[in-house]
Amino acid sequence: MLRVSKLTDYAVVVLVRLSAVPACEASVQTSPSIATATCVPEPTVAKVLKALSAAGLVLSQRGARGGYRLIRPLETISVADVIAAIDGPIALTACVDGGLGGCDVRGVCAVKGRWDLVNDAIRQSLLSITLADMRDAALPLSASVLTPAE
Amino acid sequence: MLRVSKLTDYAVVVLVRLSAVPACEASVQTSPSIATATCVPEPTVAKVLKALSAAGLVLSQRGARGGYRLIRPLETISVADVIAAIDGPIALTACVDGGLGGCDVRGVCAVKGRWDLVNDAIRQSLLSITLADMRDAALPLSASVLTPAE
DNA sequence: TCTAATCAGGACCGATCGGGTCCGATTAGG
DNA sequence: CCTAATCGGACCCGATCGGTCCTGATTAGA
Repeated sequence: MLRVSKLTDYAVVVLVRLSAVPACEASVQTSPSIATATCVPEPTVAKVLKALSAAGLVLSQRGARGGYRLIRPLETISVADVIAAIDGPIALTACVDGGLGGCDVRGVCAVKGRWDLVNDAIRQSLLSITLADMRDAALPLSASVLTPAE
Repeated sequence: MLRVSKLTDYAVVVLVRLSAVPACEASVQTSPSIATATCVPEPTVAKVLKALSAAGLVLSQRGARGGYRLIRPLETISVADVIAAIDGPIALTACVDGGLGGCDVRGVCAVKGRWDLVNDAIRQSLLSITLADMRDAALPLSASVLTPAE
């Protein structure tokens, strides 16, 4: 189904949320606060933030009064960055890059490594879309659902 | 990891193989013959061909002396077609299309449905690449690996 | 008519992964 | 110095998926 993990979806939500602080409150937020703000389960938020921190997309401050802080503005974070941070390098099949395990049927694999064509195309697509794009595209929609009739 | 299933990979190999018959022998091939030609396990080949047949990419002939036959030329089969045939509709997240299950946090999901942006971009990429492209790109490589030094 | 070969569909197991929980390490404040 | 709050890493369980096998339906040839 060519799907990204739900974690990646959450990561986008979390990052957008991180960028949406009033900017007065030090732009540092804890996992629980983000969880309550996004309605994403707290452990999941923690896991996502951990990965994002490891990938260098957010800064973490340990200890009491610690939390997470966004490093780069949303405009400079591509979807590819988020996917790479959560799901690892973007590779459609196990046949690419170093993952040569089991692909020892070299002569017969007629399309050996030629998923690269597809990989590159998709990579380009993902690089060209930033989180700011996703946020802006979602804004009119969220505005409509934030003030529902019910 | 944004990956397509291995079955899809096999499907590409199988389809390329189906198109690579000498054209004299009726272009109909059985599952076992394709399996031996591609070194893909026979049951897996059968499964792939079944799915491709259901998707209308190949024609099946039942009974003795039956087999599979390619309908359209490789040039008219996009990677998106194959992925859709094996893995189902192309949708990066469960949040798109009808899959609204569990996504009832409407107001908070700041990027609700905005993966569509990414989905469309990737769909376009996949539609623009045909199996012929993948075959042609693989040819020089397979030529080099078919005559290895070892 | 009968047999053999082949496709179609479903059932079944093992592996991998998404998702969640727990405990230890670290640090600001009293 | 001690406590509390928070991040970091390890562990676990359920679900999904890749891969295999088996049985029944269909058809060409003897």
